[in-house]
Amino acid sequence: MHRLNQIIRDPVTLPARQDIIRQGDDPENVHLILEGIACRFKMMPDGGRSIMALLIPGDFCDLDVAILPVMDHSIGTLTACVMVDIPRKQIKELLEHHSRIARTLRWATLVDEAVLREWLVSMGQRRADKQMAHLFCELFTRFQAVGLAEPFLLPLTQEQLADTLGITPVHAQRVLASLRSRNMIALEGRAITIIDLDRLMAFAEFNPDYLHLPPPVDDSEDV
Amino acid sequence: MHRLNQIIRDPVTLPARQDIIRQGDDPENVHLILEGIACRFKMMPDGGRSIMALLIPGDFCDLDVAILPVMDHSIGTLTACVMVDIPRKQIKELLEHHSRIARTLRWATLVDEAVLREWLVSMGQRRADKQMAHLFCELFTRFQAVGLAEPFLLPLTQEQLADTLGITPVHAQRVLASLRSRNMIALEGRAITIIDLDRLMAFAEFNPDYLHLPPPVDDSEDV
DNA sequence: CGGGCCTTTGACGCACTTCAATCTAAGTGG
DNA sequence: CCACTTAGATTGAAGTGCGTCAAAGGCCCG
Repeated sequence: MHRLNQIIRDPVTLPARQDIIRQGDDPENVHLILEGIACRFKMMPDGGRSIMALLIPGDFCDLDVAILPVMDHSIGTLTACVMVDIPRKQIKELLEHHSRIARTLRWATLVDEAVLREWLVSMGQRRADKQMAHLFCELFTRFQAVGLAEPFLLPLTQEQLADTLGITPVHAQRVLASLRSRNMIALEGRAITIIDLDRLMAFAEFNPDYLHLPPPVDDSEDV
Repeated sequence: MHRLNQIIRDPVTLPARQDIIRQGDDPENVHLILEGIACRFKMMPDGGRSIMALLIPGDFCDLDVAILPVMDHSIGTLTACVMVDIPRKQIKELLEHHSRIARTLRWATLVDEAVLREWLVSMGQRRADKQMAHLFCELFTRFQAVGLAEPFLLPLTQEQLADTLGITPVHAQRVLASLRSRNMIALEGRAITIIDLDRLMAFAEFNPDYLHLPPPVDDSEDV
């Protein structure tokens, strides 16, 4: 990833709730998140918003634009974010002439897709409480994978959560309260935090295989 | 695509409702569909099935295995299918040394992802009737793109449809009857057929942009 | 003719929505 | 420092889409 490091410069700070790319755009840059939480979303004709992915530090927002010229969805920040822009041409060049990096980027795309599949399952088959629990487990695992799980705080509003789960804010509130009353999560100020991961994972029947993470290193042997 | 043509040999015919690849497998071949309809799916702990993608002629079933060694979902036929196997190593080789083909395969993956996003929107925001109408519009458009839309017949059972839409077979039946009573679709034997595409598309608020198809050729000029 | 899949239909219950009101915390300006 | 504002969280009551359970009706094929 040496070559990628050369590209990362000029980090930009964006406020919460700001659009980065809009549906229909043909953006010049690919964006990489360094801090904060962003999302992919679409607006519905009735004004509702559907969030189809949460993007956390280490995620590329829009690798697709190197291949698909027009965005079929929008991307925006949920919390304040720090990001870097990478010229789309540079990504194209990497894809075509550096097969190892191309392979890594392809891996990232495929994991995105696997997450989408699991969200689709969640949306179709799990009731809102298990769906929300499952989301929290996934986010914890993904934050853990980039070393940001301690402490794990989710500073999302209930409306943002609701748009992600495909439910109403009112119901998000009730489900959240239910998970809290069962001592799986708690509120730290306005952020959600997990206080009993084991119980949450059991409740959500969470299996992280779909994230295709490298197996955790067992460092108990080489101290 | 000359190079791909060399690879296509030994088409295999599979009966309906047969697994092609199971979750957890580490398959040796990538599969390309020539005829029939297959699907990606996951089984739930309670025995329910969630269908996360419909695969039609021209679709690769499992391009991912060239990069992600373990399948996080299963693939099976819904109707009888004709498919060809392509050794995974061959795909890997194409990805690494033939950037134009690699680009085409990457395009295919990104469109898969765009479809998944739209399904997620459908599942979260659209009621079952509009969701089903939207699915029919998508399938018609995809079949049309590979020249198989005339006549357009969907030989899926209501249970298969229900697993795709995340609803129960009973409700699928009612929704189907409702679309029929509104003269948008009809049954041709046991297959579903569209009798009023315009009305169906308007009802579903269908916009095909997410399929990233090349714009239809206007051949009225060069006769 | 019979058996097995699908499809179709009905009654009832629950998860989630809708509408609406209240409450709280964090500004903002005087 | 305190009115005033405003976004978000919380709570209640009533309505609806969809699920569940159960039974009956078509269609294909042996």
